[in-house]
Amino acid sequence: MVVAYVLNQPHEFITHNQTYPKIPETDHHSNQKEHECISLIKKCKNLDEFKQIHGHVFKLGLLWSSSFCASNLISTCALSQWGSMDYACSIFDQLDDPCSFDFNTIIRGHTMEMSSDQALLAYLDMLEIGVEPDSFTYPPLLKACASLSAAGEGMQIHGHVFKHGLVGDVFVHNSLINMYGKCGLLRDSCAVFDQMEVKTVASWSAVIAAHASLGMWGECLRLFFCMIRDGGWRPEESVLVSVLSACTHLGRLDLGRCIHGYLVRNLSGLNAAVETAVVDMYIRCGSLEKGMSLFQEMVGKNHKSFSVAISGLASHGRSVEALVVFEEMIKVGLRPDDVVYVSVLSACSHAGLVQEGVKYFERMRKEHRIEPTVQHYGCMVDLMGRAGLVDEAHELIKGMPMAPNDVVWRSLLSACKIHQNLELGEVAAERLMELNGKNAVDYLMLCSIYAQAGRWEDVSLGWVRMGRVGVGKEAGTSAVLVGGKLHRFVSNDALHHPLRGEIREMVHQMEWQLRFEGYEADTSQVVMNVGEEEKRERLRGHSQKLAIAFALVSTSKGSVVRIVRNVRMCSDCHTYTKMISVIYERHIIVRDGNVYHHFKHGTCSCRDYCMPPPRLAGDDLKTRVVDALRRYYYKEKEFGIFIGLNDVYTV
DNA sequence: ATAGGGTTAG
Repeated sequence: MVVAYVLNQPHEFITHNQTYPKIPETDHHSNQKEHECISLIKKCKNLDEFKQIHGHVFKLGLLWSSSFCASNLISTCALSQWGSMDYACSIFDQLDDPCSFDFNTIIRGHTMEMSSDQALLAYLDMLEIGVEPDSFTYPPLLKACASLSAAGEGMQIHGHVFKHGLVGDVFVHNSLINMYGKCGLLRDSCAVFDQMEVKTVASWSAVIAAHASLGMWGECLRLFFCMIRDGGWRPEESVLVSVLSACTHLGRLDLGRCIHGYLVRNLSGLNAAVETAVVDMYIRCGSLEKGMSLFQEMVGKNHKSFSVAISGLASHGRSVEALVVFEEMIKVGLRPDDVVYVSVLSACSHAGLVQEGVKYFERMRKEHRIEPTVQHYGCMVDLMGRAGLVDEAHELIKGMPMAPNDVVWRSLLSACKIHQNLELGEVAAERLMELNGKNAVDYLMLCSIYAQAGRWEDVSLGWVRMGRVGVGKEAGTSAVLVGGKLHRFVSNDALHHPLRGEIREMVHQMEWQLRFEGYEADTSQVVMNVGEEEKRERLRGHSQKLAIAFALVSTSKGSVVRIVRNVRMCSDCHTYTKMISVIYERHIIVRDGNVYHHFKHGTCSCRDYCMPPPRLAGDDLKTRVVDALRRYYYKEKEFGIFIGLNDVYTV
């Protein structure tokens, strides 16, 4: 903010042509030496060599007489791989009359080192001394603003761009698009883009990336199509990374496949970033096998590639494999970071591997020196809560070194819903309300607990409360990809689909078949105080059933059905889909928030773990886990250190 | 005379 204030002050620029003395044209001897020095500077391969050349230049007196020599020293030192920003600054500070090139170098160097505030301060110095910024000053400076999310400073600098007459520069404008996007000011970002008379691929990349980073996936794809259709641009790697990310989030496996094909056909080799984006796209669009086989073939796997694979396997219910890949990651010498551990803990959680989860939680701190964040605690609460250890999960929350956030309390509430713990569920819900929660799911989970306990007054009170706070239940939707088009169905809504007749007929036929196999609607999750028949009617209208019916009438026998949901499915849809998978012999993959259910031969890959009624958590397991945790707490409290489960998970 | 913009997860 101080920077914004200073930037806002009026200032005058000295507009002389050169701020340094010119070398006399006649001095051929000195000119030749200068050329020699510059070529030596550019040949440097490490800092030691560079320091020697620096001394040489100093001895020849060129540091003072040739500003061009000094500029080259600074830029080489600041921008090379082996360079040192500190050393470059020390040379810079000795200059009597630094020119705009020198300032540009320093600003760029700081930006590349992620010292964004230093870059801004260097710019202020530049203004103060009266050196005129040019079109090379702004791209790195705007990048610094972008990484600081400094919208105020960014806007001031945008003003300076006008003032210095740089409105025609494509590079500066592309940086502005990016800066506004990173600051979350999408309208300004688009405004700069729209006003540009001459655009380049990078302009499109920047505006598409801006939409992608703010989660506007549909708009991201629309812009991409504009770019290649109307603009006639050939897409290149960087923009395709944003588009792949949009496909990933929208579940557009069809488009993602096209892009993968395009990349393979048009590029000789993919870099790790792009390849990881492709792997992530396949996995999160439901095609785990394809994603994993590409991952296995990858040569330059980095820790992000591993992270994608581990969380992918975990979300598809393949927890043990996720842990195997984690061990493999360590074996090849990559150090796991906090994000990878979130995936590892969630893998344990999905599979009910409580003890392993506790072990990994410890190993993270002891072996890899990563302090658990609120996210890791969230995973642990989920891990214990799902396994039925709700009181223990509550204890863990109480002992957290930081304030629990909504995710933590929501995990507990969800566990209370699964395991019918009304008392603790109320506590968790209360905390969520205190955190100013406007999440309809929280209210609905509490209502569901009340409904299962038959406390209908409390259920209706919950609905009243929702109305008062102004949150509405989001209608459940299921989208299914058929014939290159996404068909979206809404729960208990008027069916507008062109095939509505066939779909209704199919829904009827499916239920008839299911009943024949012993299916009975599970009305326990319907949070409405209405008669049984009406509850069954509500369940019949759930979007997932409509989507499956549509998929069955419009796709060939045996093909995989892929569904993307917006809210978590109910237990009735879960049971229903399992039975459909066996009766109609279909592999049905449902993306349910961040997890995937593979329904096949009458079973689900989640092993029903997120669905009531409570399972596992036999007394034996429960006692062992409680013991482990107790050791954890008391030893740490008494001795200030933790002595616990040291043995490493092996597979 | 020296140089520059857009790049994946949770």
